[in-house]
Amino acid sequence: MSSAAAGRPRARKGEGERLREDILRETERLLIRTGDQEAVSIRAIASAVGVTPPSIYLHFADKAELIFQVCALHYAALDAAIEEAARAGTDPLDELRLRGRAYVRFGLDHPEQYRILFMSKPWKTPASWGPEAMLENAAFSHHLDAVTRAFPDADDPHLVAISLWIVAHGIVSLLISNPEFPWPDVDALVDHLFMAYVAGMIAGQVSSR
Amino acid sequence: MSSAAAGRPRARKGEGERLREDILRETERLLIRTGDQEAVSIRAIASAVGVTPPSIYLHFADKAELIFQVCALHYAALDAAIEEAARAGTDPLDELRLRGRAYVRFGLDHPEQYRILFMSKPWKTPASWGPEAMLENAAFSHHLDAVTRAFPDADDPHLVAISLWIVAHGIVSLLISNPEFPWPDVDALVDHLFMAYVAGMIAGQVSSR
DNA sequence: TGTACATCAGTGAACGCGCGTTCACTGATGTAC
DNA sequence: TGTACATCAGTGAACGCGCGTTCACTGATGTAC
Repeated sequence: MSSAAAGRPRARKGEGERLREDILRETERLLIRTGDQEAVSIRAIASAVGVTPPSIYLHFADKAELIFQVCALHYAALDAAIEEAARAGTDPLDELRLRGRAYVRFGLDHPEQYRILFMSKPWKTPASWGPEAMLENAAFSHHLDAVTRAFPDADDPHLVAISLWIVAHGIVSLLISNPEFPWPDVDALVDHLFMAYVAGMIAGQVSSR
Repeated sequence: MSSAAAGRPRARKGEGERLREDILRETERLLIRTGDQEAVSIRAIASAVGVTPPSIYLHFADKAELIFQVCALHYAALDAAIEEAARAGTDPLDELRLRGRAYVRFGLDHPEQYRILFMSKPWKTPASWGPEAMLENAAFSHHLDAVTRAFPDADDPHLVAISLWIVAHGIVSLLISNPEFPWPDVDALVDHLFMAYVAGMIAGQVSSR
């Protein structure tokens, strides 16, 4: 319908893999522009790359695999963004707060990818994205490390890590689904929830198990 | 494909509205059974009711209106479930905790309806479900009342209400999208997050604005 | 240096499908006279 | 008590669409001798 179309030169003999990268890149662009996984069709991707639909199957078994390859790349980017933000922290607790902010900002900046990674229906998620994958995931284990640093005496760091994840996810999920609602400032919301939770933990009135 | 099909007797003259109710009921059943809004087609609904597809349009302008009518009924049910659960509370704080539990349980028990109400893409939601509707909604104002009773001295009850909503929504949203993850016990999770937040608020180390 | 051949990167056309929705209609039900 | 007629609750058939995927193929590129 619109931008790029026919005309992509055929790759030379050893360079078939370049098409794969082009497909991934254009799929991501379409995902961002339409904001809707369902609206990104194989035909639209092929046309954006400048190639015919069957060519997609030279590199990906089916559509689901393609979409998840795209989002897997974003998983690494989420981890990187959080690590980057964490470096500005003045102490372990402050670092944890900044991690929360970075997570939320990343989700709000990439809503469709966030949806696919964390809000999809379970049966639409490839098996390789099951619970083990998540637990062994770099972002999650970095988070768990940060929690352990911030709460060295916690009875159950795992519960604390999950709780903080829930808070951050709750903000992202609710905000991207209801953007018109009169939310408070996002960073202030993260800080408020984080500080209240942490103060509660420190006040020691709450067991972490 | 399966159960009920042709054979529904034609309604008598003044009783056309009965078909409307049948359509709503069968749509809900299909939604529950398939767990997927996309998988519930006009044709499947018509066949479940025992009627031809065009009959649907005698009562609903289009598919989106039908789906949302179904979920609107569930909004009232959510409110009722929470009010019911709240009655067992021994004091305002305990009541608030039980409300949180009821909200979470309701979401986990009706995942597809929860998705449609709170996790849909904004542009797929009818305009009538905008922010005003939510703020004036019975469930939300009951929640705000309960927060005000529990924290009579809060600087900003609205922020507290939203924060607690975020926590409960975070739990529901994450759990229905990742049911295989090794979550702790759900009620314990609600209690832990709730108690930590409340202890933090009471410890007074956190401003609620 | 030339040529036969295998390989690789794609193409073109079609498959079968299920979808939401529209349109002109039918036949039973009730009502007015 | 009988009959013409309006109304109401649906039906049957088709519309146009876009989708994921498959299959047999083509033609350029490089390689072996």
